[in-house]
This record gives sequence, structure tokens and C-alpha cells, in this order.
Amino acid sequence: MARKPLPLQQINAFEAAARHLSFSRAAQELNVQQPAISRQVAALEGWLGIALFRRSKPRLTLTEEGHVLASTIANGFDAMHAGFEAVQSRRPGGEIVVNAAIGFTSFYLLPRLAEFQSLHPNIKVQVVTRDQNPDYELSQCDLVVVFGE
Amino acid sequence: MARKPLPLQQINAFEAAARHLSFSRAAQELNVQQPAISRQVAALEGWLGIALFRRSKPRLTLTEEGHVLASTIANGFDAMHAGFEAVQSRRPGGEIVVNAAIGFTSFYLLPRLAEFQSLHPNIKVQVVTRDQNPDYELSQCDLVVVFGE
DNA sequence: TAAAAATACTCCATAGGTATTTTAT
DNA sequence: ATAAAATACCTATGGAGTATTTTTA
Repeated sequence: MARKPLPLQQINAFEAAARHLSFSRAAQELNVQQPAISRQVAALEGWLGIALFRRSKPRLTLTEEGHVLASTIANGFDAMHAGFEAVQSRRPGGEIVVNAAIGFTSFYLLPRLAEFQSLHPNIKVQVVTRDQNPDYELSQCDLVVVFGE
Repeated sequence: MARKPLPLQQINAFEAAARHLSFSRAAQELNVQQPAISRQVAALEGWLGIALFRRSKPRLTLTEEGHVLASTIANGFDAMHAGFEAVQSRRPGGEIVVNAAIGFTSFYLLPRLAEFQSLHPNIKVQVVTRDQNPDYELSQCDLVVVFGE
């Protein structure tokens, strides 16, 4: 069940460097200096015991192994990006108006509201207590809590 | 061409926590303390503005969004693991014969050999100490360590 | 000789550790 | 009562920055 830990920082640097075929430009993209990329990539290569780039002019080129690794890492990143997209797109927004008696509100609703809010931070919940707002248009509420009848 | 940066550390912590459904056990797996996981996951949730876990006893449970994210991240990690497998499987095998003085061997070489071996399990390293094998054919060695001239 | 990468060195911010409190059952 | 997560506070190490050297076309 346990996974071998992935050297994620190094992977990150390598992924950018592989896309740009340039440590300097990769550094720009990640908002760091060129030596940072150089070191992370070197560390990854050292760890693997495999050269991932050919340091030859006029531009960097990927070795065979570098190619393989770069494309699978790209797939991995794509998968994760897609996951974030999916999660963030299903964030429901909007507002809910709940109408309930004051007792039910204080003893049941409010204690549970915090958790709900932390679960759905961008849903606005407005609680209208019937006792204090007797004239409130029930038709404007999304949820009305009634006991007995 | 540039990608949005992924919060990889947080993702890593979350991935382990999601698999174990426990911050404490995730911490064990990653060889850190429980608060580290707690903070990384909290940071990720804060960043997304979405709760990924329901902190309820007897065990942690994933929210809907947590589920989605966990499985896509798992896919991403799988892809990367596969990439490393692929690259490492084409690692060179074979045998290296190292010739060195006994002092250097015991104080420098041997302490580092274990790590090298775990990194390259299919490279056989044979260490020949000069002192104890004075007649060994140096030409049969792949690496001879010499100090002074 | 010019460009990009590697290296040497210093330093600091980010994580992580320890101790403790809070929470939920 | 207990087991796990959250919080507070401190520390330290990994990784970044600057300056410089090396490489190679």
C-alpha cells in the first residue's frame, strides 16, 4: 500500500526544464534562479544514476531516458491538473435561506452550521428565525423547518 | 506552454492521508510527525477553499471533492511511478571492480557502498584492497583510487 | 567570445519537531 | 477516557540567491 516516495521538487524542476529545453527558461517559469534548476536536475540525475539531458550547444537535448521520464511525468501532471479542475469546477456557489423556529435554530442548526460552512465555504447560508421575523415571505426561503404541523 | 504550479508537498501529504484515512499513519509512512500532515492538508484545503476530509470519528472520511482529487492524484502518481520504473529498468547491470587502499576503503568506500547498492541493485561492486591483494592485476580493475602521486 | 550551465559559498524561509490543547466518541 | 487532529512555538536544514567559473559551439 505504501508508495516509494517521489522526489517531487526535482521532478518539478525537471518537468519544466524538459519542456523548455533550457534551465534558464525553466527557472524563469518557476520564479527561481537558474542554479536552482541546475541543482535539482543534477540531484535527480544523481539519484537515478542516469543522465536525463545532454548538455550540448546550441540547446539542451533530452537523452532517451530523459524523454521517457519527461513524457510520463507530463502525463502525471496532466492527470493532477485535471483533478484540480474537476474539483474546483464543482464548487457550488449561491445562497440558501433557511427558515426555522428559534429553538431549533440555536440548538440544532447553529452548532452544525460551522461544519457545513467549512465544507462549503462559498455557499451563503442565511438563517431566518420564524419567531423574530414572522412576516418573512416563506416563499422566499429555500428550506423551511416545521414541527408538528 | 507554462503550467500552473502544483502544490506538490501538499499533494503528497494529502495523497498519503487519503490512502490511510489517517493523518497519523500518513505521517508514519512519510517519516514525519502528525502535525506536518495536518498542516499540509489544511494548507491544501485552504488553497482550494474546499474541505477534502470530514474530521469525524471513528475515522477520517473523504468528502466528495476529496474523493475526486484523491483518485486523480493517485493516477498522476501511478503514471510517474511507472515512468521511473521504465527508466530505471533500463539501468545498466554488470560489475565494477574497485581497487583502493584499505584505509580509504573502510573509512570512505564501505560507508557509502550500502546507499549505492540500494540505488543500483543490479550493479555488482567488488572492492579489492591493495594492501591485502598486492598482486591483483590493476588492469582488471575498473576504478583504481590513488593518493599522492 | 558569448551563451548557458556548473560550482562555491552564504543565508534564510519554509517545513518539520516538540509540547500542548482541543475535539469527538 | 482516549485517541486522533489542531495549535503554538521554536529550530534547523534544504534549497534559494549572488557571484564566479567552466564549458562548448
